[in-house]
Amino acid sequence: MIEYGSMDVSHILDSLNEPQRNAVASPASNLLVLAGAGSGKTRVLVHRIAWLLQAEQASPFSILAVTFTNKAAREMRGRIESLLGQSFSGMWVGTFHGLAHRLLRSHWREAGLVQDFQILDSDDQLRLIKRINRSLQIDEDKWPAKQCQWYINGQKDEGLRAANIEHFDDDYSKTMLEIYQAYEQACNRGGMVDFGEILLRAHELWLHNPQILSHYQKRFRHILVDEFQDTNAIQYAWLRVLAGTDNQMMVVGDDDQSIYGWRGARIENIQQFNVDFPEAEILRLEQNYRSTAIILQAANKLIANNQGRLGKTLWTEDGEGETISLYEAFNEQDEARFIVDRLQDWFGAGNRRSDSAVLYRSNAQSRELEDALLRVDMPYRIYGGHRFYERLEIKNALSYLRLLVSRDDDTAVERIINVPTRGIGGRTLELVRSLARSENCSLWQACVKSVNESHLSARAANAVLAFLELIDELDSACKQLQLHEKTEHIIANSGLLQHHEKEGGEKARARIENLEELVTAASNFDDVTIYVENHEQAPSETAAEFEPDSKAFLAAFLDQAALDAGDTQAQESDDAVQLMTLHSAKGLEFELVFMAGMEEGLFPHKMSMNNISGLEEERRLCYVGITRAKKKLYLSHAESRRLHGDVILCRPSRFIREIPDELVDEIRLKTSISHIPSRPDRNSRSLGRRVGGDIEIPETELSLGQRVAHGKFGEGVILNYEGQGPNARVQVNFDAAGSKWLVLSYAKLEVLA
DNA sequence: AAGGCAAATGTTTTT
DNA sequence: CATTTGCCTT
Repeated sequence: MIEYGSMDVSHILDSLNEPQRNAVASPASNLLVLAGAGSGKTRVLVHRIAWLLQAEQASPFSILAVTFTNKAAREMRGRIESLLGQSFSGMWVGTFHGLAHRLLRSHWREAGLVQDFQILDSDDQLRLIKRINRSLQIDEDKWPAKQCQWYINGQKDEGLRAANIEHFDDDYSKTMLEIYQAYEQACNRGGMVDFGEILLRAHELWLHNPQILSHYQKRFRHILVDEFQDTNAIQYAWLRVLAGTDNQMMVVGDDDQSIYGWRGARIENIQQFNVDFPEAEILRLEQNYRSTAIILQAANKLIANNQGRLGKTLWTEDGEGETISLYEAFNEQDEARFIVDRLQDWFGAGNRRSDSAVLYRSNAQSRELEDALLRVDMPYRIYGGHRFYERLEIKNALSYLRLLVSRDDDTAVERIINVPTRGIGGRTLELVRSLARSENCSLWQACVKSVNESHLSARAANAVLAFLELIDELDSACKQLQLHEKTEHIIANSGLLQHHEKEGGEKARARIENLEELVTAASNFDDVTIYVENHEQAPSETAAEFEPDSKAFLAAFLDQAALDAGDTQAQESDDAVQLMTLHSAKGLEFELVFMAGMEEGLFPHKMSMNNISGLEEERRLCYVGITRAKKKLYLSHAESRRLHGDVILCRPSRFIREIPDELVDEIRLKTSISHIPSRPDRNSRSLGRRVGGDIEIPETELSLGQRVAHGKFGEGVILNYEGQGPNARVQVNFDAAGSKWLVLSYAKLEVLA
């Protein structure tokens, strides 16, 4: 029995290894834990919190733990509670956005918000930007709304408001800034906050309100952060301020698994932590409990190619395990067929399909795999695509509910004013919009005005009136109803259900099912504690109002729908093969893992392979993929692949070469297919080039798949040709410049080794 | 207001 | 190639 003081803490420390135990029971105020893949990262966090609560007798109210997803937050709270056998409602465990949102709801006034501010998800945000761009008369082709959204979110991730951005004189900067400004104004006018805004406001709340900051600084003595390598600038700044000089901070992360640089994550925050907390204790967790020695060795060797790592080498007490298998497929169909064959063998040997996963770089690759799986009737679960609360029909239903909370919710009005269609066309809507603009009022008010003051044709006025009356009717009918009854009533009486019913077809059936699922979700929404804790300042006052039939309850449901978009699939299907991108595989593990499409241009992706930081992030992604595998790893690549319609030749990914040969076995099919050009053998792969056997271009020294250099376009691969000799035209896919047709006699191509 | 057709577009994703 | 989008017709 391990005692701490007079407390028996063996249940917290017993199951841990030495470094894990050091982290969990560390007396240091600040801790940086560099935790390799599969080294028990979450476990250390969970046990550390348990340690604080029990051994150090910390109050649950003094603990704030941050994760990246709601799922991770739920899991963490659950694990702490099951470890200690009780629940701790005073503890804050959540995502950055969840926690920041909670602060803003409590301190809306100090944060400069209206009390019933609405959350914009990225879809709402994009629609708003489109509307703004239209009113600013911005050329949609030149400045796509998507790009503007990217810009705005990028600035917010860096903690920058429009007013803070120094303006440059080029077209791009000027236009983006103009849009950003207009967007900020629109959000403020409408009482809307997007995801980035939640973080930004929460940070400003600290800066502008010393008394509030000091309250939370005194409260949260223990701050714990998971996936620290994925924090962006504003998130770290927020943490930094909260930590102040006195609070204890434990951050856990793995610089080698940072794969979200493209959306603002900063690995440098790890170094910054060392600067900000120079006395912090640094611990490494390198013992891996997941994979075989061979898999770990492959991962270690691969990631060693990255510069500037903090340095970590995974090891295991387990055996070597099976070698990694490499398959060179003829094309993507062959690849899919190969994978499915192996999956069938695996399942036939008595294994569970759900212990296997196929990982790929981009979602488009799933199609071929799905086809192949469908053909042999093997169940699969595919991650990706629209999450539950992001689906069209769900968002529409939620918009009706939002109007019950506030009629002035323009986002909701825009969405459903004519869904289902009720004769309010583009022209009418435009009139209402401009009225709203000139009167500086909400769309709802503009609708009322336009009807009362007969700005509209009789027909249009009728349609608008019908909309206004419908919402009012729904509202009064819902007044006394419970949340799930409200939801049900809205779906049935808004016309949405009939709308989808008469639509017909497979898609519509799924939509109706989703709407039914929404009612279930509403009746499951009973997490009252979350809301009540939001209002710790005045619990007696608000708790009473917070009944399942209250407006506040509905608003809380809508908030959670916005902040936690739910799962991709309604229910976990039973034993099924898991298909997902490498990004979504982070944090998961499988006995058997396939990494498909290991080809230059696809993985590393061509958009990321031009600069070192992009390439290194791709390599980390590969590292993440490899370390998902517990027992057996297959890598595959195709010689040719159909991409955007035409067939391109592919070279094996450099990442394959970066794994030592002795860890890899190349699989060859027993029955070789005669019309396939002979494959380069293993030697050629090691040399990193394709040789022999390929189709030669007549009367030239070139052949398909050959690597060449061009004076202007740089290096590339020959994809196709027409004609022969000096007059031949060749299609070259340049690494940087893309695919071009060139006449040989003019192009002066240099043949590369 | 709905359906049809041409044009555009095609990394990764959470909140 | 396949899917989504926006524009144009009815």
